[in-house]
Amino acid sequence: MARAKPNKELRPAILDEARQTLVAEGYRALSMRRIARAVGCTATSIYLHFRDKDDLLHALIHEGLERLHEQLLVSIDGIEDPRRRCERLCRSYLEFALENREYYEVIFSLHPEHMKRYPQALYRRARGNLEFFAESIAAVAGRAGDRKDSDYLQAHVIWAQLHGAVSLHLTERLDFRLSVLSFLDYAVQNALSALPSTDDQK
Amino acid sequence: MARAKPNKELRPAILDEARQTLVAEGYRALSMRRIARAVGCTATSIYLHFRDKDDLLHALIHEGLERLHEQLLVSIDGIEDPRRRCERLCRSYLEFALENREYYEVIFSLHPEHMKRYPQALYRRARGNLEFFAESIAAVAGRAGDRKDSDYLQAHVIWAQLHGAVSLHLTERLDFRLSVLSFLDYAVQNALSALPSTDDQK
Amino acid sequence: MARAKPNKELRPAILDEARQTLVAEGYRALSMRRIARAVGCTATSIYLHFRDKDDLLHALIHEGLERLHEQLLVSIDGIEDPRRRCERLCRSYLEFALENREYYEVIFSLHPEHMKRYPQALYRRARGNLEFFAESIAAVAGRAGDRKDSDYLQAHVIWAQLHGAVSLHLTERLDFRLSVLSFLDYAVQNALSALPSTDDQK
Amino acid sequence: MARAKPNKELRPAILDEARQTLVAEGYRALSMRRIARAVGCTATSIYLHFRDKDDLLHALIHEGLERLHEQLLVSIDGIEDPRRRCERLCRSYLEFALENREYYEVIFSLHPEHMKRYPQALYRRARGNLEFFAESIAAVAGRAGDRKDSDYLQAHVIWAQLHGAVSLHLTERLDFRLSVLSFLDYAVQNALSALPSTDDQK
DNA sequence: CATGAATGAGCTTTCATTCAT
DNA sequence: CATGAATGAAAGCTCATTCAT
Repeated sequence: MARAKPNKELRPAILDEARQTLVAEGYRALSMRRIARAVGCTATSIYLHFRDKDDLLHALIHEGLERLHEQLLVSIDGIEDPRRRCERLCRSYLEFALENREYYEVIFSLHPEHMKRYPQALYRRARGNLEFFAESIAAVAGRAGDRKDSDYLQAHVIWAQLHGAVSLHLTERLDFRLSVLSFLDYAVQNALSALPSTDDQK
Repeated sequence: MARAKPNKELRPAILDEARQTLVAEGYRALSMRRIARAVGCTATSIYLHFRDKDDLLHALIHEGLERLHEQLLVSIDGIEDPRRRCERLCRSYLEFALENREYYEVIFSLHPEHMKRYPQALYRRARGNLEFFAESIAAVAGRAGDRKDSDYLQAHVIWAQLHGAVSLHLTERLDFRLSVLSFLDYAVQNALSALPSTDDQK
Repeated sequence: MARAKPNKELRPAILDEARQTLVAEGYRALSMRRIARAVGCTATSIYLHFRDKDDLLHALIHEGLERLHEQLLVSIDGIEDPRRRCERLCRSYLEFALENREYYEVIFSLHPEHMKRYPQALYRRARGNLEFFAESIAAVAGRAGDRKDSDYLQAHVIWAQLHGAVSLHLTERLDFRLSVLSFLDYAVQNALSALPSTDDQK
Repeated sequence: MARAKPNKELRPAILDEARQTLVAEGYRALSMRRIARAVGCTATSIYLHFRDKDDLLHALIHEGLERLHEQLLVSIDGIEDPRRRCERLCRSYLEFALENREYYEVIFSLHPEHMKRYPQALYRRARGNLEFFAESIAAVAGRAGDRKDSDYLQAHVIWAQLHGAVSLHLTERLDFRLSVLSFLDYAVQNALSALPSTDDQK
């Protein structure tokens, strides 16, 4: 008894719904049935668009990473000074997290257990975001175009600082008396202190 | 037919078991039935000691914070130099996280949804851990015993750096080619760069 | 929301229902939910009495084997002549299959896939039925109490003849124009022809 | 958007695939989707060639009976001695069963429930296999070409012995310490003892 | 303080099947 | 002749929770 109303927009609708539920109520509340109910199809239909639940989650992550990538890209467009580029990258990263909570949480809070089958290609793509940082860091050190491993390492540390700040905020572990903005600002500042001092390049 | 096994200490036994399961097999494996089986009582009995599963989780989190607290306390015992105290605090924090992976995740990353009913009193207690940092920071600034808000803020930023590094690692988001130890080391180093320079106090 | 009406007779009720469904509609129609519906409990309740579906099936088989065992035992009670004992065993076996179709099909038609975890102890018990045959065969050969491997082999062959006849009948593969009784009679006769000729013992 | 892959021979391809799946992985693995995937069409397409799954199964059974028929036919080709013909038939039958385990089960053990709609005509065809036996039996009795009902009955009994032996083996109900080959050999021997003694015809 | 029996809702996934195209 | 999208039913099983005893 299949009424075929070819709902071409089902896939994005599923992703939207999943993202919202994930943010609002966490992974445990995310079930295929629930998504189906919310978008108005049967659970079975979801399996026409995604191999399984993990596949759906991977699609979510992919989407999120793409958006983040784009936003970071735009943020440094036309900025020449490498130090300022770094700062812009940091602030843009925070903005993305705050304004796209849904995406951010999906990307970073999913348990590794569910990432086992995450396609290698996407992992590589994800690392692209860190290259932005690494390259800018190399530039700060006066080695534009000559990115070293240590730059990549530094990029990770900066990232960790940003991610830590953001996720403590998003999971509501911060002392409520704290000014969130000051906190994030300070975090960026400290992240940037990881940059090589500009004197090095002289 | 209630054979009263005089198990006066059931509550701590439940928590012990729950913690072990959590550390060893993660959140997904933590079910009331399973805890009951492992501890040698029925699932029903658990409800005599905990209102519901969230309540148990809250107790676990509380316990975890206490343990972390203790570990941090011990780590700085007898260390006079405030800078070294800070470093010890950082390293001790990382150790705790790495040795209690899944436990750490529950404590610091559990979705806010599950924390709705978490008692205010415990939140306050949790902040105690940050006071350690804040006080050491004040000491670094030559204001031992005179902790300011900005010290507290700085403590949060340091915490964010540590938490960010740890959770990127635990959720396996790091580039696999990276040396985890170098990364964590660098993160600590950068966290500490948030400390006021010792020159300030002159 | 558990109304505890302690239905002490649930376990046998489940087994009864399962047996009936199995015979009437085959394994594919046998589901936990269906059994539950029929006996008036929830599917979950079944799991209080049986570890899982296979466990339930094993219980069915066990029950069936016990009954068959008993019936065979009774059938030869007081019969001295070994040849007549054999015949009685054969006929009793057929009777059991025809009169307890439910049990018989359960015992022998379940796919090996589901038998993987069947407890060794029960297998041993099952072989007991064949010992009846083997011992009688030994007796026919004038070696009462001195059962040899070849007797055991012969017992298996006799069993195969009986089982083949019965199952072709039960699965309705026989030509409908055939007289079932003659067929079974003939099968018994042929089974017994596997017995050592009485002359041997002279 | 129907790209008409001129797959005129889809029906046999489906049957081939179904048979292979059946032999290799058993009934449980036999789903419409799976067949479709393997054969390179959609599940829907199967329904153009078969009313439903049972219909497909019936076709498989038919096919199986035909193959068995052919194999039996070949096995006695050129054999004159009626006794030897019988033996060859028996052994050929066993070979077929052992080499097509799961296939054999579907043909001869599928629950009657699934056979409700099995066309009468095919049943008649199936009986053809038994005629082989019956005719050889008549020949043994020196009545070649004059097949009697009793021969047909005897054929059934022989069949029952073979089927019983095979299915006890296939469903793994035999004592594992038993030599399967000896057992089957003995079963054939006993099946053949159902033949009229050659002396009778004098 | 503790239990045993039971519940209902929920889970992911698979299946045979149907419809408009 | 074939498809892609969709369906509803069902599967086995686990979970947190409750109630009478």
